[in-house]
Amino acid sequence: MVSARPLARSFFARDPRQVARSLLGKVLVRGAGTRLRVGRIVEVEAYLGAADAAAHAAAGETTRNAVLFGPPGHAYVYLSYGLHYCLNVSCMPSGDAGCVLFRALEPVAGIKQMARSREIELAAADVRDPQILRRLASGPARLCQALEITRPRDNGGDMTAPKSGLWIGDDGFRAENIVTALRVGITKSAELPLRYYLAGNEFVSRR
DNA sequence: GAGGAGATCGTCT
DNA sequence: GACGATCTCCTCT
Repeated sequence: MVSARPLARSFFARDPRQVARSLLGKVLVRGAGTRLRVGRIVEVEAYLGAADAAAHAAAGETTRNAVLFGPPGHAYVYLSYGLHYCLNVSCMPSGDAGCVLFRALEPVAGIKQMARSREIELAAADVRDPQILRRLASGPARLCQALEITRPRDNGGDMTAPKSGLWIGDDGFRAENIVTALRVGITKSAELPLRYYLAGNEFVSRR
C-alpha cells in the first residue's frame, strides 16, 4: 500500500491549467482505513469558468454547478447523458469558477473492488492483465463507476480531507513528459488545448 | 479496428 | 422540450 499525504487547499487555488498539470501523477483515493481504492491520475482536462464556453460554469451559477463557485478543492459531480457521473475538482483562478475534470486513472490499489463496481468478472490471474486493467478507469464515467462516485454521495465533498472519503494525495511520484491536447467530446471552445496526459501511459482514454 | 446507434434523465430554455 | 465534458454493444470491413 502506498502512503500519500493530502494536498493543501492552496494547491487548488490556482489557474485550472496549472492545477491540471500538477495533478498528473497524484493519486485519487476513495474510502478510509484498510479498504482503500487508489488510482494514479494520468489524464485530466481544464475548464476555465466564465471565459470557457465549454465549461458548466460559463452560463453563471445555478443549483447544479454551485460547487464550482465555492472554495477550491471540492468535488463537483454531475450526471452526463442521463447515465454516467463525471468527477471534477473546483479551482479558483482569481475568483473565477474553474475546475479540472478527471478523465483517466491507472489502478494502484483496491483493483478487485474496482472491477466489482464496474461489473467486470475478474479472476485472480486477470489482476495484472493490461487489457482488463485498462477498462477499469480509463474514461471519466468509468473512473466514477470504479470508485463508486455519485452526485448524491460526493458532490461538494472536500478533496483535501481524507475524512471525506474522496481525496487527492501525493505519494512522491513525479510526472514527466506531459502531453497537451484538445479536449474530448465537446463542441464549444473545442479548439482550446486544455487536455493533459502522461506521455506513453497505457491508461489514457484516448491518444 | 472503425464507425454508428441506443440508453436515459437532470438541467436549462 | 431539447440536449449533453459517455459507454457499450453490434455490424461491417
